[in-house]
Amino acid sequence: MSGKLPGGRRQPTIHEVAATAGVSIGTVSRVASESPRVAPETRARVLAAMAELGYQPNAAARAMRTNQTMTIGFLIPDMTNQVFARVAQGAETVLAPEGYMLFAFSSNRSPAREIEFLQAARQRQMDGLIVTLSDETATGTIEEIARMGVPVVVLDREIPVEADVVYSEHMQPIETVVEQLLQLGHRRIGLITASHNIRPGRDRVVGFKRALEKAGVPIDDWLIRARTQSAERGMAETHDLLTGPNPPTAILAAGSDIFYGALKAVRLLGLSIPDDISFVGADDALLGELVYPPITVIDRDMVEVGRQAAGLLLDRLKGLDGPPRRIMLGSDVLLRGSIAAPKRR
Amino acid sequence: MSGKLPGGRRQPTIHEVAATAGVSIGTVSRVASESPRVAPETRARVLAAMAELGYQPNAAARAMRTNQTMTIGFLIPDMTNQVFARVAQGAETVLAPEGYMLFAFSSNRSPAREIEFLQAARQRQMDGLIVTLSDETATGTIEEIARMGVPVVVLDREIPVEADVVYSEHMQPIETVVEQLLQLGHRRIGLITASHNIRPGRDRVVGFKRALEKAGVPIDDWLIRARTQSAERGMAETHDLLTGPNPPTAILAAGSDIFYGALKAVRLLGLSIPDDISFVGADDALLGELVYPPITVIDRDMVEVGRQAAGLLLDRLKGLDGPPRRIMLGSDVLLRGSIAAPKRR
DNA sequence: CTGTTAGCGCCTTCAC
DNA sequence: GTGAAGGCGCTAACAG
Repeated sequence: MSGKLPGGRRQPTIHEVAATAGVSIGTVSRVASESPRVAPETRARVLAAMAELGYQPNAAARAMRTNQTMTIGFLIPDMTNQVFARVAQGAETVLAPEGYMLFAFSSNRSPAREIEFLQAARQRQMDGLIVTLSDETATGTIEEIARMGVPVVVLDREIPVEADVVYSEHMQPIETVVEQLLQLGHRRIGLITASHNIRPGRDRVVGFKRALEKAGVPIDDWLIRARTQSAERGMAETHDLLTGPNPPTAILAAGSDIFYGALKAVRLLGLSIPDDISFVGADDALLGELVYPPITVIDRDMVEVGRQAAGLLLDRLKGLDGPPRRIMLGSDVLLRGSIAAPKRR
Repeated sequence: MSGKLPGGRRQPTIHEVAATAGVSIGTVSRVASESPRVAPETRARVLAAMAELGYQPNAAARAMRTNQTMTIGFLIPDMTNQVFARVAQGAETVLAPEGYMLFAFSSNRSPAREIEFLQAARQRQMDGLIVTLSDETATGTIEEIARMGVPVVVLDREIPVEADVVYSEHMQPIETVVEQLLQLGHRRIGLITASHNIRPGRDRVVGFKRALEKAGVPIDDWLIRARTQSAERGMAETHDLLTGPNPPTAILAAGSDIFYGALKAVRLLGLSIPDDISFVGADDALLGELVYPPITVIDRDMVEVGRQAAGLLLDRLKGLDGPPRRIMLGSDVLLRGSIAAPKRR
């Protein structure tokens, strides 16, 4: 480090405010903390001094005394995914009125970065966390969560920690969709979704298989692609499915990134929906209705997920004790013109 | 507050580590700060104690001494807008290797929330900020930035503060597009974009008018809608334009949210692109190629914006002095099949 | 109602 | 190479 002291321009402290207001630091502190035991006239003088100096209490010093930072951390796998951004938005609407600041951190689906975030959150004494892990099998992440010592709300993951969780329903909507497709005469349906290492991926595969079993349609594992969530992956898997020896007549792209990639692959192959291929997307209702024909989509209210998660967190922040709570939120199937009977049998 | 002390489970302190390692806190501190003057054997004992206790240094206490938090704040108008999310991603790739944590905060385009964020950042002694304001004319926000005392990088805004800025080119691409449309025979072109209160909105209008003037085409202010950025707004303005008495034959939806909304309005009106209406979008190249016909889009590399912004910030963090620097990044026009000659003249 | 004071956990001289 | 001690800015308990 250079000789320059870090931190830039020194900020005014409580002492300077006290000096310019002609009171003691204790009084300034009382005004800053909105304690009632201050004479109106004194309070006014202090407030004036604060405004004049542009005083903001030093959060580090305050945190050291109070063990509170009024800061909530939100761990997201991928900031550019609107699904998570909407959760943040929903959580914010609940947390802000209570005076908490919500800060989002994107791990880019790296468990190592997730651990770094959790440690950073612990160092920074954040009051609570909402986390979406990118891999349930990464033990390091789970250990860190266990160490946190502050309330943590987990989103849509099954991990062995004592934490409140908000789940989304994934099996049922997939089942509904697959039943629809079977009814239309489809027998080979491709499923592209997230990895088995996270609940959404697992559950979708379960729902998928269940629908096929119920209908007595044999399961071809080649048609099931549960891998990393990304547009690239979605595109690659879709391309592979559609150019394979015995391609599916319908594609389920379950995941917003996967949806984009899969749709792109279909476009690149010059296939027409639903004549050449039936297509179902997920988690981006808007895209689904902007393209032609509009695309059937499995949709869920992520803003509500955020609200619920924040609600669970707030309860704990207010001292609620007791065993972990679980909330399950539903998903909708928005039926649109992208599915039809397969061309030939 | 209840009697329960906040902060949850107490975290191990440097004292406990010192005790279990059988050394003094000074030695533990030296190990934690990776100071070289520690005997290898002692260091090993301390490291073991840290691991055993799951010790993480208290950032508040550390910040109090060092005036550094290794935290960068990123103020975004709207987290659900991929444009900003990509910037965060780009900035992160530059900041993380230097040990900084990047935390994003979404203001939901509220200047009041922006002020709250800036104050929170100052209280929390963040080391630097990247900010995208939602309104250049909000003086409160600008005053807060001036008070920060740490480096701030401003994105694509013209505000009277001593700060480095990363600009995107907005005039030139709009001009290019308008020239194209004029050449095809369009004379009435609708422009929907952000408010005049932010640079992108202003510059796009300027570029738009310039192209028309150069061609000697009269300017009809009714056709220019520089308002709030949102899908709803984009939809409403587009609907209004297309159902008006003398509708445009081409629509420029300059802004990603506006793009979605405008396209939706076109769909709802049952108009076909480019037969009934020529259409140009912005900032979402992917959507542009997923719909049919593919849509001409003004695109820019927001990840690069983030990288550049982080670079400017890092320089300052490392002590670079001197006048504000400006970086201008270009935009591309991706010509696709959504524009054609107007039906009738 | 207001001033004084003791730490919160850590880093950093300064002795040893 | 290691221990002891002061103080960063603030809150809270205690006098007055």
